[in-house]
Amino acid sequence: MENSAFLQYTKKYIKLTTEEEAILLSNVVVRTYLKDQYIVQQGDVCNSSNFIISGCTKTFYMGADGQEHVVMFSIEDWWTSDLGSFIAQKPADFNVQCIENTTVVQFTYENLEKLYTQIPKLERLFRKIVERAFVASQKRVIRNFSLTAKERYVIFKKTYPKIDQRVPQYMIASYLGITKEFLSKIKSQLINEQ
Amino acid sequence: MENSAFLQYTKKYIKLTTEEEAILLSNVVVRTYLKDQYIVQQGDVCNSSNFIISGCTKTFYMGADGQEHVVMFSIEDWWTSDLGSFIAQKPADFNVQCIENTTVVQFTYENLEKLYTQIPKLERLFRKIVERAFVASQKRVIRNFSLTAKERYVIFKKTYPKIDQRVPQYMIASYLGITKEFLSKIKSQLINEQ
DNA sequence: TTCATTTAATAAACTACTTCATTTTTTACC
DNA sequence: GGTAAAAAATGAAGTAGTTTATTAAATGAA
Repeated sequence: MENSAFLQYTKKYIKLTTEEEAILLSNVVVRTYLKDQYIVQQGDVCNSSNFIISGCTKTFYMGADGQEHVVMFSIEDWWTSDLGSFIAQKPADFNVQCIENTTVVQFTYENLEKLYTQIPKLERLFRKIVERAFVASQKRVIRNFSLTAKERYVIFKKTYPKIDQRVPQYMIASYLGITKEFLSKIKSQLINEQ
Repeated sequence: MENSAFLQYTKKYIKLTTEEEAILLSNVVVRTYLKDQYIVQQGDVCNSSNFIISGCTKTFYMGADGQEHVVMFSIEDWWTSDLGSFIAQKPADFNVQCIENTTVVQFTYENLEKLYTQIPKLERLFRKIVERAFVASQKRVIRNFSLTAKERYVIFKKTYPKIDQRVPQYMIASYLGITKEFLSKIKSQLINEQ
């Protein structure tokens, strides 16, 4: 069952009764997107919070300059959404696009709000999830300031070896905040150093 | 009462009964720190989450290079802590230092955990607070990538005029991720442009 | 297998930002 | 109010990362 990975994940944060699990599952949809399809589109109100069962997405936005800026990648056991758009129900700043065929457990805004009242424990679950996401985001701000692009790339490779292998290099460059040409240069430097 | 600003703030997110308000207040301490004092020290476990009643703090960390990197400033009606340290009860990555005399409503880790069980609604309050903080942090990552230092400074000034006036320039430079010399240059450019 | 398209590599010229060194201005305190 | 110390301004030389242009390699569809 695709759901089992998701229930397994929730157990790391909260304990649910069998009944609660049933309510939870009856309010989500398991959905599969094809490679290149969009889960969220910049400008639309983001109506879903998505737990990834399998696959890989990139969250990015189109700058005024027409350049794509990758905010994050998401793989199995992670979440993806435009949270700012989702919680305020305002137009999304970001796109979420699948870069592989991707299966998600999907919460709509309405269902999640309903679930919060039916199973208050879920407030705790999502509080904890967002706390961790915030901490990770703050650490990224720091890394971007205090490290060179080369150092950031080395850390990225160590931290997310799976993503490094699965994602085209020009997207990783965008995620690191550098040009693809410069990442290419960094890679050749790293090879020559050994 | 110093508490009233805090209760006022909570009302934006959740409704508490008089009794719940009393429980909440009996589990916090109002505390005043002097200018330059530390609320959190890098390496120590951060034991408090702090709502600022008055004053101003900077959150920063000391890089391996001995350089101070400012992560954020916090003023009235904001929170300050090292959340990563607080939630995991692990040594803090950051320092939180007062740059003015600062009065806070302070939650200890133990009291907050207790409060979550006594008043489950607080899970919702803190979920929402952290959601917003995460969204802000993510937007900052984006700005740092897609904008020049000059653009970032102009936005900073517009968004946080109070902070711009109250905080020394070299700290703002650090927050923006640039040197104080370069910020000085940017300021003179902005003046000449008018 | 071939051809078209996307991705990656390389290199030269350029720019945003840093570093270092000096001077000026502001702040604070006896 | 005078003086030391901290903060800000200025300028010259250097570097990390960009831009633009070209070539090479990988991918995918017919």
